[in-house]
Amino acid sequence: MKVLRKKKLPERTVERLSQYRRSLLRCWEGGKTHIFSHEIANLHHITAVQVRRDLMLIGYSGTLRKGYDVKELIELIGNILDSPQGQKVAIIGVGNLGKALMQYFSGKRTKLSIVAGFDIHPEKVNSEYVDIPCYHVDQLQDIVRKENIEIGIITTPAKVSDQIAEHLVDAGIKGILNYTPKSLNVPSDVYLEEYDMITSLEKVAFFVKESK
Amino acid sequence: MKVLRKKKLPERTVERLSQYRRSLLRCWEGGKTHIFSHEIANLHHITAVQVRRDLMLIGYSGTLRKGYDVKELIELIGNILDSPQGQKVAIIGVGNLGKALMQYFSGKRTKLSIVAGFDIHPEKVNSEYVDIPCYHVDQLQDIVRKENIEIGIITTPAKVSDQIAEHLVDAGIKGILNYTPKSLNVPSDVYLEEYDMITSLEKVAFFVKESK
DNA sequence: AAGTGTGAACCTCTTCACAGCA
DNA sequence: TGCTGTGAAGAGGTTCACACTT
Repeated sequence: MKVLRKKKLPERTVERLSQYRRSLLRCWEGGKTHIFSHEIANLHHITAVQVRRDLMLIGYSGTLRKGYDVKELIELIGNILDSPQGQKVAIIGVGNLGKALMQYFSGKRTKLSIVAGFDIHPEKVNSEYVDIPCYHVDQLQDIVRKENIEIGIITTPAKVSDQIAEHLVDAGIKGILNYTPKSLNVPSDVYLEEYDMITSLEKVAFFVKESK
Repeated sequence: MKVLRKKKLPERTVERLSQYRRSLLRCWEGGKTHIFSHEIANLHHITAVQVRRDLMLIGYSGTLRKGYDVKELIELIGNILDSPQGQKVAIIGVGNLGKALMQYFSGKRTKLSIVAGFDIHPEKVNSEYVDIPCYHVDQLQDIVRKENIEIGIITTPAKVSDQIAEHLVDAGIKGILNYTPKSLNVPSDVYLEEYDMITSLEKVAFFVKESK
């Protein structure tokens, strides 16, 4: 059970590890100590080979008899995904989507914590939501720098996303998760992940239409 | 400018077409009538080749001199993505995330309309949000059938997502967009798209950590 | 018999390289 | 010259097929 990070992990494997961990935690809480690759596969509707391949990439071996040790695996995935000293996250835009994210996260991970929200609406500024303080966007750079926030989630209206991203980058942000439908332009040393809900829905609609 | 659908479009191309359309609409509103592949590319931070490849797949040709005709292209993408008679969508779970989706969509597409929300909380049932009525989940199957709703978006807590999906499938839903972190099991004739916000954030965190 | 681990084939998507055109 | 259209190569990710273990 060593972490042998010779080569960087495929993006997809990282995504699945995050998901494996959560279902493994549920299993562990349910009293399960060992699990087979096909059981993990069933929980995620993928193939057992895929699971084994992912575990191979992180250098974990199961026992033939009982499969994989749930606890060990949870810990190993933690060693890989988590930053030991923790990482701080800010959400810019405390509307419905921003709140949804705050809620999903409240009290979950310890290594990854949402420490601040930012908005411009007076009734939100200086309030709290699920114990996360909300500041005015004017304070964005200050607080990102002071608190050493590494990751910014943008859930503002699209019009201002460019501006926000610029401020984040200037303040030294390391990664951005953009939920705005407008694609952002950031320096290549800032990791950027974008997701567009409208596109997802249009995609489902298209394939539904096609299958008829 | 014919739609020659000989082979099915790649998933990624469909996603990008949805995005191209929206930026093209913005261009059109800004008075732009023609556009080059590299201009579209810049708007989405992809390569011009990628754009041309996508347009090639939908059988659209630009003119050498002026590039692509914005209006024609918007219409062609509409012919491909939209169902002429429209498609109805329901959102199950009118919490923060459900509301965010309702808001994003309100008054946008005409061919794709969110016609109902469902929840169990008494204060939400029989209310409205951005003009979309909210019903009790007990009425889910009835309304999906009566209104001929094709697509369901699940934004409930994970515990009940399986149950909801089952109801949707029984009521004849054609596509599901699942925002619950737990992967769903649906018959293969129901198109399923899943997105997990926590995974996205953990992925950003991982690659931020790795890049250090 | 029923698991794991993995080379090789395969599939999907992106990029290269270049021909062709105004 | 600066664009479009596209065959071919490349990169990334998944699945097949099978050797190995208990």
